[in-house]
Amino acid sequence: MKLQHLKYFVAVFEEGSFSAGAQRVNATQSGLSMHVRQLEDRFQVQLLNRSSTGITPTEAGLRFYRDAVRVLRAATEAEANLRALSGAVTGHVTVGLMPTFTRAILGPALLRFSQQYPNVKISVREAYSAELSKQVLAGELDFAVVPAFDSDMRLRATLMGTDREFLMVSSDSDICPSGVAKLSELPPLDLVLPSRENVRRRRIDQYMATNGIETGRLMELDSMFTTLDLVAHSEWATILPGLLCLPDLGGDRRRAIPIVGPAQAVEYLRIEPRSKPLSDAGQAFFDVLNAELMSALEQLA
Amino acid sequence: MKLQHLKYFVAVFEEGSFSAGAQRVNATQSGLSMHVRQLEDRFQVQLLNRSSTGITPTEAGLRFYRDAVRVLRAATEAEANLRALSGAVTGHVTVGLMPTFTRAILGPALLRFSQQYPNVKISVREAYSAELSKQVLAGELDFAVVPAFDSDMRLRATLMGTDREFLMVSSDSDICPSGVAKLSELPPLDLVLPSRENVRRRRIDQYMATNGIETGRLMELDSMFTTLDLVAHSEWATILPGLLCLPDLGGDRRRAIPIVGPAQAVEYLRIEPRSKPLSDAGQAFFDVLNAELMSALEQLA
DNA sequence: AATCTCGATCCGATTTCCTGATACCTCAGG
DNA sequence: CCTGAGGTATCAGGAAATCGGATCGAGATT
Repeated sequence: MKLQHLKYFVAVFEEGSFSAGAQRVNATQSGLSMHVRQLEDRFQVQLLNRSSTGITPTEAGLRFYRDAVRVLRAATEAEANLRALSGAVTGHVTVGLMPTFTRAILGPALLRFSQQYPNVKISVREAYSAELSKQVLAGELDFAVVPAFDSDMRLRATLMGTDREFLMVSSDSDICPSGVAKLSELPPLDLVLPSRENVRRRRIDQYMATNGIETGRLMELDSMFTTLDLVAHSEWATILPGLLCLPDLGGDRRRAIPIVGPAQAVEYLRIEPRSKPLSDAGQAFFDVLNAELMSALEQLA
Repeated sequence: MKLQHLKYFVAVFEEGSFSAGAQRVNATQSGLSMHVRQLEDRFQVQLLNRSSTGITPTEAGLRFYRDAVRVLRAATEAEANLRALSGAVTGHVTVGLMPTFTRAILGPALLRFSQQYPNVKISVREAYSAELSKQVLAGELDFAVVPAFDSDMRLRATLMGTDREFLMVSSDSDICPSGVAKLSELPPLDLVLPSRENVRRRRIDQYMATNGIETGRLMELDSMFTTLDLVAHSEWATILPGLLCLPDLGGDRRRAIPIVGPAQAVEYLRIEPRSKPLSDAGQAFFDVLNAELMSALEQLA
């Protein structure tokens, strides 16, 4: 059994199809098919049920998935530690982050990173995805973290993790006593949302339309601080990814309520120029950022 | 990075040399050399200091070793679980075990195994290594677990783990208040030991001679039960591998004292015919046995 | 019925991997 | 001083695995 088998299997499992999995790991569908087949043949276990619409895991597949993730996790950790041990990692990394990341992830990540890699200089720019894509293409950024978007051929995108949207209201509000928010059953909300430039905003609009949700007044605000402040002290509500809600989960100013029926996912992607591979220092910073993201997403689950 | 890199690195690390590591994993010295080199090159870290007498790990090497072991552990666990999930694992496995294993390891292993693999029948024979080697060669056993011995070309040997010898005395005894036993500084002991047929006995004799240790009276007993009983109720002492001492560690009948200056290692090997590969069922039982051994050795450390 | 998506399979090109031989080094001993 | 033993690095060539594109069949969709 090789790590590749696990990596490919996990990709197929998580994406729900061989083709999609292949895209994720930059390989071909036939390659993944072979690898999973090898696993199944060698161990005489059916892991996935194939159909013409994609795959569904078997009981055995689900269990093996958990084990596989554990192995891959340990392996990438080992790699990251090895990179960290290399005194040779040096240089200047410039990254772009969507605003979500700067609240709950960036701080701890920078702290850990600067200790492990004292010889790497980090520059961070905060912007929305459209702007970040542009800067990555222009070669101004080593990589950027953005929400899922319409892919550009010149960019290589890697899924970092999947989050979900929360409805955030003032802690005075007595909305949704059940602890979950089914928007279609709520009275029209007054919402503070980012402008239509924003990818998440567009996906939220789409969500509203698809699920027949009516909204009340709308305020467009592209400032996260102001949005949070406004929500804390008024009846205005907003919709935010889980990451942004994390600092408020135990707090007493705002309440974050998971959106259900259906849930709205947010996928975080890393994008970089397809032509230029990530430097060691860049990879190292990404590893730390990603580890921080993983532990944050676990706290949410 | 591939699992092979880790496996090879760990082999070199644990054996203390490329050549010995190569033997352990049934590969060539040049292969291991290349793999470790690739690791070092790719991550720009020196992991091992080479000398003409073997290798010594660097600080980075030591850290990476720990991570690597964790990954490999997770991987073999995943494999074992996968095998367990296969309803197809069936058959009859006949194994031979040195007496040490039947006290602390076999019971729990059999319990877990019979639950996970209800369709596999297990037969166990207990004997000393000479007898077990013979039976393995005769094809009567799928594999056997024995202490390290002079290798036979027709057998394939795999290191399972390394233990150490303990001095075991009655709990009434007030010998070695320090908690460790430096035999050369103790008055001559009355010892119960297995006969000279026994591999461990021969290694103990050798140890005594090498370190100039004088012994008192000697009783040869090839029965583990009687030996333990005798030690509990008299001034006779014995020397046993850690595994055998484990059940007594918290007990009040006998005391087990680690032997130091120098410590005497016991290595547990799996042997099987070189010509016949282990069946799935055999491999599965070995996995369970090995997992049990690992957790036992951890408790000792 | 035509089309689209998805997975399995086949084949040729490529890459990787492994072995076996060889060279070099150091140390111990005659 | 020479030599043999035991250690590692390096190289080249062949075996083996991997990959990617093309093709095919099966369901689902229109």
